[in-house]
Amino acid sequence: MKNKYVEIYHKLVKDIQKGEYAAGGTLPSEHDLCARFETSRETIRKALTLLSQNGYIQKVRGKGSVVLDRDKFEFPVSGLTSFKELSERLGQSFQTHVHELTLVKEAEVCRQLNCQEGSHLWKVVRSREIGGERIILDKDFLRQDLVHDLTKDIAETSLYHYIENELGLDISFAKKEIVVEPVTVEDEEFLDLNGHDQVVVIRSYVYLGDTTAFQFTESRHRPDKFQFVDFARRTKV
Amino acid sequence: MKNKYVEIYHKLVKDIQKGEYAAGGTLPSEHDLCARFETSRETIRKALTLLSQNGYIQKVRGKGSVVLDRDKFEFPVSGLTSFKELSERLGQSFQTHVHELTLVKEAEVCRQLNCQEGSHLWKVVRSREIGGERIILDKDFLRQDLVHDLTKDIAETSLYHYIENELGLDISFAKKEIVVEPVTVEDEEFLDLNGHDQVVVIRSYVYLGDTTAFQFTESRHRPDKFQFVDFARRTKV
DNA sequence: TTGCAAAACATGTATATACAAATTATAATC
DNA sequence: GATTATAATTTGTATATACATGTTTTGCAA
Repeated sequence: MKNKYVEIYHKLVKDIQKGEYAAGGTLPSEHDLCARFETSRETIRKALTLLSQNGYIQKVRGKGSVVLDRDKFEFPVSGLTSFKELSERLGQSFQTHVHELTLVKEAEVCRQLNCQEGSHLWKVVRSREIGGERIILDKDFLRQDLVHDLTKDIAETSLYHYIENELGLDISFAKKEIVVEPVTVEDEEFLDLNGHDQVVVIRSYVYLGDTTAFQFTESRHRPDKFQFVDFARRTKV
Repeated sequence: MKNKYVEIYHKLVKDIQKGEYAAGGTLPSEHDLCARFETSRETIRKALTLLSQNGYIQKVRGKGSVVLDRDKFEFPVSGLTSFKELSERLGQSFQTHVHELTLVKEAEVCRQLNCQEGSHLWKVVRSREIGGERIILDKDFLRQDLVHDLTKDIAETSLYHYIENELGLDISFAKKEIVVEPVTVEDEEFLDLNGHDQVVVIRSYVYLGDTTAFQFTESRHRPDKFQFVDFARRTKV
């Protein structure tokens, strides 16, 4: 919260969520916002661009910044939201079981993360219990040269919080793949499959701000409890 | 192709795809690009912002614009790409079967699209055949007041091309949901399910640039042929 | 040669101006 | 009153400048 335009963005997000600006209506004009926040138009425009990218508004030339109806959007799994953030937003009771927390040498994963073939990786296997059912199985591989120490306690609470806030690593972007695959013996052991013979698999390669790949995650979901919601802008060809 | 920064963006995308700039290396500095394209730094920065948003580069302060490795990204289903664009990019033989093309009045869909309760909607049901197998079932609802005429020929080739290029409608953004559901009798009729009893369902609400909702699409995929690839930047909270 | 400080370089933020283009409000005319 | 022309409003693009902040290179000194 130090950049002016990010601050303005957050303030406007809060106002929209409070219902200060009704969906379908418009925000104050850029000129008005300049006066209100005592700043230049370009700074306001940067804040509005952020709002637009995250699906809060649609800018219409000559009219203004139309507020979009985010109610139907439900929760966005998109954008690298962690399990903890997610379940907190859903307001459901949740629990994490740590099944494995070891240092391994997996050549294939190393190759994918562009790190030394023989270097150590943290392997973390966790199941996620929501409403009394274990419905998500997370397998994480993290570069040990970047995350030196890892405890069961950290794995149980929030890995992302530890990495970002304690270690100060700058998680920046990820490429993500969603497919459906048959269940494995591991799925059967750690999940309450409830008769399902397939799971939704989300594989993510997570990168830091300096473009070093540092984490590979495989998140396996029971199909009936899986939902992915996305807001996408069409990039003109 | 009229805006300077969009033109520069496309030129740089082409150069990256040609391998002009190797993954892991950097683009020329903003200062250099200014000279090269004979423009101001802000204009260059707008082009670079587009590259960053679409996963081509990562800007690192003090270093430069690092080119990302998009090879592993495979095809992005994200960002509202149509079936035709998709299969063309995959280079596979494909075929579209039109099963229904009618004008209907569906109150529920009307409500979702914020249009008059009794207004007419185009209902289009199509199956998609790739490599000899019918693996996708698309059900589209379009507002007839915006898309007056629709023919079987258009539905067979490309709806998006017709809407954008022929009608000149400005498709701007969509909210999209991915879930897994049991197969319906319709799925069994129009798809080669190959024993599968569940399908991946993508529901999309598509909006125009002036924020009018005009299309609802339900795309039902056979699980083993489904893949969703995404590039996501972490929005700092 | 090594180590450190300074300079040069690269991107990030904030501000200002000018004009273009689309929409809306106003005024004038029939 | 309805239509049309004009003006005001609002967002989009392009350019320019100043300074901040992080990285790399250079050069001086021990």
